[in-house]
Amino acid sequence: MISYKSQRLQPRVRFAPSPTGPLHVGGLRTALFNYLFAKKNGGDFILRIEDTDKKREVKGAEKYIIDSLNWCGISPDERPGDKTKYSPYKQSKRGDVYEAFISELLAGGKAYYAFDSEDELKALRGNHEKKGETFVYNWANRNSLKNSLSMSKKEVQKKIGNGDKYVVRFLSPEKGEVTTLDLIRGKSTIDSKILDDKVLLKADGTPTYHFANVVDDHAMGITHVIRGEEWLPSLALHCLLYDAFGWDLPVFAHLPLILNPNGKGKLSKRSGEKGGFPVFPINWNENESFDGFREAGILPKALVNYLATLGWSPKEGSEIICGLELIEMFQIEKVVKAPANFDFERLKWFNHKYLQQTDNAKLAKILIELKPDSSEMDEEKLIKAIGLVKDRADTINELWGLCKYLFFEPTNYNENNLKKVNKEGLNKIVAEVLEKSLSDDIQGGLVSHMKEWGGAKNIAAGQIMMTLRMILVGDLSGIGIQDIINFVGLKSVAERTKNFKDSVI
RNA sequence: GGCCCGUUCGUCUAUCGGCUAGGACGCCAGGUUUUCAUCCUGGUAAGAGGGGUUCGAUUCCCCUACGGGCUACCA
Repeated sequence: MISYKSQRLQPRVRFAPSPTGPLHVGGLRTALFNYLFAKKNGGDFILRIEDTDKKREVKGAEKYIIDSLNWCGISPDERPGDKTKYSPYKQSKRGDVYEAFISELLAGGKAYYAFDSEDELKALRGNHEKKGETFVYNWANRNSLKNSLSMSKKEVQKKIGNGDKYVVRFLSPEKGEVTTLDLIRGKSTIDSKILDDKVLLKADGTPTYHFANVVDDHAMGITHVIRGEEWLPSLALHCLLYDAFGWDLPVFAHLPLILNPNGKGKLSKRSGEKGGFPVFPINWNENESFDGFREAGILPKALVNYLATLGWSPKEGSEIICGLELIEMFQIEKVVKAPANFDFERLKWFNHKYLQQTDNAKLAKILIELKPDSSEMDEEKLIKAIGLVKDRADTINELWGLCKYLFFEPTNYNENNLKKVNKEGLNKIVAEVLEKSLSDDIQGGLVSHMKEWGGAKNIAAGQIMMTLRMILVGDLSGIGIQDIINFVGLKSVAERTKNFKDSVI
């Protein structure tokens, strides 16, 4: 096990997404773990946009990434737009950097030109597949393909001079072992003969991920590469690239993936739709529209807490941790190797806990954003209502449904419960007694008054309360009856009683 | 197909050779709440299978199975 602490450096880590669509929870967690690691060790968290493939770029995706990170409170220390000795932070603006380094590799014989067309390679792959083999462009066949290793110098120069399209490929060694180190997974050794001569520079002159990523990580002084497990198969290539340049390797850590709730496949938008939960942090409105966790009424702290404990766990006994405490406790070596299934129920439990410790005024503000209906209420009253019902809610959205009856008199009544409550025509009697009692100024003592009346008539208090509840709420649920009466006032109680009599009795 | 990674309750996880396998979510039951929910208490439930190594394996090694990832001039 390598000790990053022994290096005694302030780490520089990066989150390097491609702007190919909205950032999903997997990416968000990668960003989070990078952030936590950086802050824990007094380092910097950098956002770099890997937009080398312009065909796949989606409008609005970059902004979405930044907005999402901001919403979660994991803001980068350096980001696109910043001017530092490492900028620019967008790969599409770093063309000259790649050009210089590709020349270096070419000059050193660590890379070569290849002129094979995409169609030719496609055909080769097809043929091999038919024979049940896999085509790999490497030492086994590179000499029989169209490249600067198989052709004379003159030919190559002529082709380039003619403006023939070419790519630059990495010359991966035939023999030798590549030993890689990972903070989470430890040591592993790969036989380099299975590696292929990966394209470093595409025919359009832009770098591929592998090349740009390694060059930038080095150029930006990245000390720790913390990324998703899907990059594990390329790790050997990346190590070889560092080696070809004679650069020191960063420390690697490959995070496990987040899977669907049933464990089948990577978590996707589809699985969220099927299960009725979001998989994106905030809403997306570009080529299509959908809501995120924010719109589902999830607090960013709850999401962060949940995501942090997906694949990592703090010391036993602590479940709810956020902010500085989370940073303090985080240990990248303790990240588990196995992928984790996404569980919205558990997220909701975290959210419930965070809801309880969030200021009611703040909740009201978020609620008004989420449920425009609620903005028509008196804000002071809304805040008070939220305080009364919030221990029953898992999400902010639920808050509104839970306190609606405090603002609107019920217009319909749960039929089944209505019958249940109406023993020997009790509904009518209770409504009438209640109406009469309202003339006195007994708001604060109304419930005990009704109880006393019931006692005298030999009617169980519970029976009366249930009818009362039907009158006030329209159903057999909700906060304490006296609390409702105090909140809505005697006038509204009278109104509710009248409605009840008119529509039910 | 090839290569790589992984496998502890339904789910998230603890355990760094001594385990009556611990916690949390969910679920179930009881209590509190004259309702429902919250809350509290209790319960349910796990080491994929087979070989080694060892006095002893969930823990170390191998094989199989299963799951996942990668296999592009995508990232």
